[in-house]
Parts: sequence; structure tokens; C-alpha cells
Amino acid sequence: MNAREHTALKRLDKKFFEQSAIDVSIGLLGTIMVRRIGGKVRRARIVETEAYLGPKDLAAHSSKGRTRRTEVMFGPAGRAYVYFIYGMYWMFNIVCGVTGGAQAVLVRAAEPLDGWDVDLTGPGKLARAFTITANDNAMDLTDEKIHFLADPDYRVRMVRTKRVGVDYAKHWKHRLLRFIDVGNPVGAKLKR
DNA sequence: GCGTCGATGGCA
DNA sequence: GCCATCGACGCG
Repeated sequence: MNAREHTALKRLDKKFFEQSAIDVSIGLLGTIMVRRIGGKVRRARIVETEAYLGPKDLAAHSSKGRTRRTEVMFGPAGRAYVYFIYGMYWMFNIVCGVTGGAQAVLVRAAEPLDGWDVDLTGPGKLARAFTITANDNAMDLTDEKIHFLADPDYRVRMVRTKRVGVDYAKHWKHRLLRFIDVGNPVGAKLKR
């Protein structure tokens, strides 16, 4: 990201997010998340994601059915699903797949860019650093405020593991639906 | 460096 | 009563 900085990187579009949660989880690794807020631009490279596969997936919120909270998961792909947990943390998810499929990807960790000095290892920390809250729920993630750039020259070295904190999800807890870019210095340090 | 545990609030 | 978390604390 230096000499080629001025050549426009392609923004991930709705079609990208219409892929399955697994494909979106994998495809997001190595991409650059861009956040514009308060006249500032913050960017970070995504190094960890988790896929949630819809109502049949007992770890997915949509398995509880359609409620006021989960409503956005049942909507079109490419929108944010933001929810509050543990009394103090916001989780930033991206709705993906076909409309009604209620799949989502949780963005768990990223490597800050442009000299931004911050710890983005963990979904709570990431949302906090990017100032993502309930205000951003259902937001279109192909828009200016938050979007993602493909970086075709960046190489990902991916490892799959089990998702975090889903011990209650019966057989679904064993599925390898967590994806880490261990080729990235930040991703390499994540606990597996 | 690693395990344990409390804070804290929306949701079913 | 959970819960897709974090950070402080106690080890030795």
C-alpha cells in the first residue's frame, strides 16, 4: 500500500456480499475496511472473520427466528448487523447471502493502517475503535461511511478454526467457521 | 505468560 | 438466565 496507493482499489459491491457467509468470510481477509466519521478516515486490513450460516446454525442469532434485533439479518446482503453484548460491547457483522437466508459474517480483528496506533484484535475492540454502534445497524456497507476495498496484490495465508464462544451451539460448535490470516503479523498473534 | 472472574445490559 | 467480550488481577 504505498506506490500503488493512488491507483483506485476496487470497492466490494453488493454482489460480493451476496455470496455465502463462508465465501464472504474468506473473501474479506486481506481487504481494507474504510471508515469515514467526524471528517476522519480510518483504515485497517481485515485479518479475522467468522461465518454464521443462518437459522439452522445454532450459533447464529437468526436461529432464534425473526425478532426486532435479528430483523436486519433476514434482509438483503451488504448491510450491517450491529448488536450489543455483555453490557458494554458492540459487534459488527455483515449480512450476506440471499435475502431471507439470514447469514452474516462477524468481523473480529484487523491490522490498523496509515500509522493508526490502535489494538483491533477482538470484535469489541474493533467496533469501539471504528466507532460502530446501534446507529450503524442496517447501514449499507457499500456506502461512503463504511466500505471495503479489495487489494489484489496482498497475499492471504488462511487458517480455519472453530468459532469463539459458541459452546452452546450443539454440533455447530465444532464447525471450522472462523478464518484467520496468519500471514499477517496481527493475525499471526491471534489465539487459536 | 496464562487462567480466572467480575462488569454490565439487551434479549428471549 | 443467558451471552459471537474485555481487562484486571493473582500467581510465583
